[in-house]
Amino acid sequence: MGRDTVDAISAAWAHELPGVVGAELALGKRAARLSGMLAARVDAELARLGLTKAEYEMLATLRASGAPYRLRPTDLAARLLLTSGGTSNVLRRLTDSGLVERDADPSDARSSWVRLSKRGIEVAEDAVRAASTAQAALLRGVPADAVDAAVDALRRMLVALGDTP
Amino acid sequence: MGRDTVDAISAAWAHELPGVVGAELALGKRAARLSGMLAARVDAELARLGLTKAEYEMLATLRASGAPYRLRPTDLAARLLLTSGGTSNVLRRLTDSGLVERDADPSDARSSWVRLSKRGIEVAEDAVRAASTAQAALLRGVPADAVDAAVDALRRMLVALGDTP
DNA sequence: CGTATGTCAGTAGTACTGATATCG
DNA sequence: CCGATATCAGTAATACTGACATAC
Repeated sequence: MGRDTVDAISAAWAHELPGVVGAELALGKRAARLSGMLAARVDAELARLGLTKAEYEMLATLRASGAPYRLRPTDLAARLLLTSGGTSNVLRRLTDSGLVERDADPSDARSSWVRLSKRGIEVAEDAVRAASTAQAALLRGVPADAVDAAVDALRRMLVALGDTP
Repeated sequence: MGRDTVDAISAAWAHELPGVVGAELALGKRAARLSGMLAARVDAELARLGLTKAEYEMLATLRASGAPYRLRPTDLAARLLLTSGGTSNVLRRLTDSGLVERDADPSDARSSWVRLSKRGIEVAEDAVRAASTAQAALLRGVPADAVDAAVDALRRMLVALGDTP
């Protein structure tokens, strides 16, 4: 069985503080490393497209919501796990750059709809395609059954942790 | 059968842009969510101990290196995947707060040893114990074989991606 | 002289809290 | 009046780049 960087870290802790560090460290560190590797590929594409990560996540969420590609700030905050303040910040940047537009909500004057502009739809789709392609390229050398096993094992973990829609 | 949040997101993309988004999204998002959940537990403990995440990682790396708990800034940068500039920033804070001390390196006057102070050792151990306990508590409701499956599947992924010590 | 090591200043992006205004 | 919605200002932490000093 092959060893990875986390095995070396775990072994060091087992020697230094026996019994203190267990599977939770291996799980957290491996998840973070894998997530980091995939995110790095995405970041490189986003830099090329002139988008930040937070802007990309918001554009992708709007695009994935389906036509007419609009949600309220509250919905976006809930899906992206952001505070209302953080959501406002990102939306201001996206509005300034013309990728989203704001429509008044006749039924609730406190709120407003955030909608992808025509260019926003194009940019969102370009970015999602580029991000998926870049991530898939990283996984090209990994056996398909290894990817499937990881996808399934992680789903089982998350369901057990209560991460349900 | 959309079982976790990521299944719902994947299903939305399969409907909106069929064929574009595949396993790489599920893998990246699940890894990020799991990592985020575990990191949130750690962050709560670190706030209690007055440490930032970056400070914690540096203290833990020094403690895991074994007695006499000292490394050079270059070593720390390599293990923590930081630039030399970022490493300097964190080390300045830790030096100011008395958790690490600097010793001249007689064999190379450009460099210096970064060493845990007596209190640094105590704080590092307290933090590692608290972090492990908090993460283990999160996993208490997850069947042990599910954790093992995730740990092993992630190791296999990372080895295939070249993450070897 | 060229490379390696490290620090420092400046910057960008992330994302928070708290104050505020408004509306249901 | 209370709670929900959202914006804005201010703040903290992360972590980069580039300029610089020094030493091998």
